[in-house]
Amino acid sequence: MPELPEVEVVRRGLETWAAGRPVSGVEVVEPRSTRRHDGGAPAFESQLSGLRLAVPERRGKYLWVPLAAAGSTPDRALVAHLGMSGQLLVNSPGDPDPRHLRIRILLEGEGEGEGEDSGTALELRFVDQRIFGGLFIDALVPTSDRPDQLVPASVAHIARDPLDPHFDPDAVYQRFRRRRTGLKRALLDQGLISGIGNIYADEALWQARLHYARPTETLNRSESGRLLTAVHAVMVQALAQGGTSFDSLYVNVNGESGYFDRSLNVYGQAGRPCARCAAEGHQSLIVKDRFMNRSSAYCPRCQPVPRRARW
DNA sequence: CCAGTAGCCTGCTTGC
DNA sequence: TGCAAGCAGGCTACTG
Repeated sequence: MPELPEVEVVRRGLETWAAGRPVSGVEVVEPRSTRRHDGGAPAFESQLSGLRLAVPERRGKYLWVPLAAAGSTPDRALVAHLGMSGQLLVNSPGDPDPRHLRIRILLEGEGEGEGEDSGTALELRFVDQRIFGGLFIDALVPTSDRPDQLVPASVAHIARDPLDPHFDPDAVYQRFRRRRTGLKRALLDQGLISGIGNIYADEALWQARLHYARPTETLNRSESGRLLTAVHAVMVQALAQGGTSFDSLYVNVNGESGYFDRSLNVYGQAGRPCARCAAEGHQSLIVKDRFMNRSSAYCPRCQPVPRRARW
């Protein structure tokens, strides 16, 4: 599943391979992949053609590429969300189509060949097995806290993520105190803190020795800080492991290919010993709960269920 | 405004 | 062998 680190890997790949190129053609193979675009697939195809891609940006799991008409600055963006199974791939035109190809975007060369291959046409492909993700075009609007910074209107309600230079841990702590919900619900709430999915939520809670049903209003400043530090650390570690996978003409984002799997301490580890407890000379097995219609893995010894749990 | 949930999707796995 | 249910889960739209 693509979470923030995987999406950042894609953003970097697009910056390398796609930024600066004009769009010379668009083909929507699966209309449902443009359902968030106003006017649907035909409008998406006609509105994207002819615009130039600028440098891609990201907030949480949303990725967008500002779009400019010739001779002007970007006032809108191509927005991508990968959902559960989405990939953005950069190919050469004529490469065989993958099974779940949903959208094909033809990119011209940049003109004078300064970098390697910059004069060659490319094909940007959106591939998505489950169609939870999609592409759409949206207006760029100023953010509420920094009016000089533009984001797509549909992304304005998404909170800053832990890798954002303006991420404010103390503001998140204040919101934890005002909430009446459980810790994992809060971590998965993209309006409170963005970029965290089920895998990294479980991993960060384990690292911070906190249980997922802990009421957020009972956290103290030190626990909140510990948790947010853990979230940041887990993402930086995943990014370091995934960040080397796009050095060829192929931008891969498939989280299921699993470069982070070896580092998981609780997610998918049910029945295995807790590594931290083992290192401290204790025995404890990771357990898996069903919660919010998804799985939650934790160590019952070093992440004990709180007396007053809030599921 | 806040908390919580149904539904969207496909393909692999499990159970009868 | 075939069919159905279960599972994976981010996000929007909706209800209370």
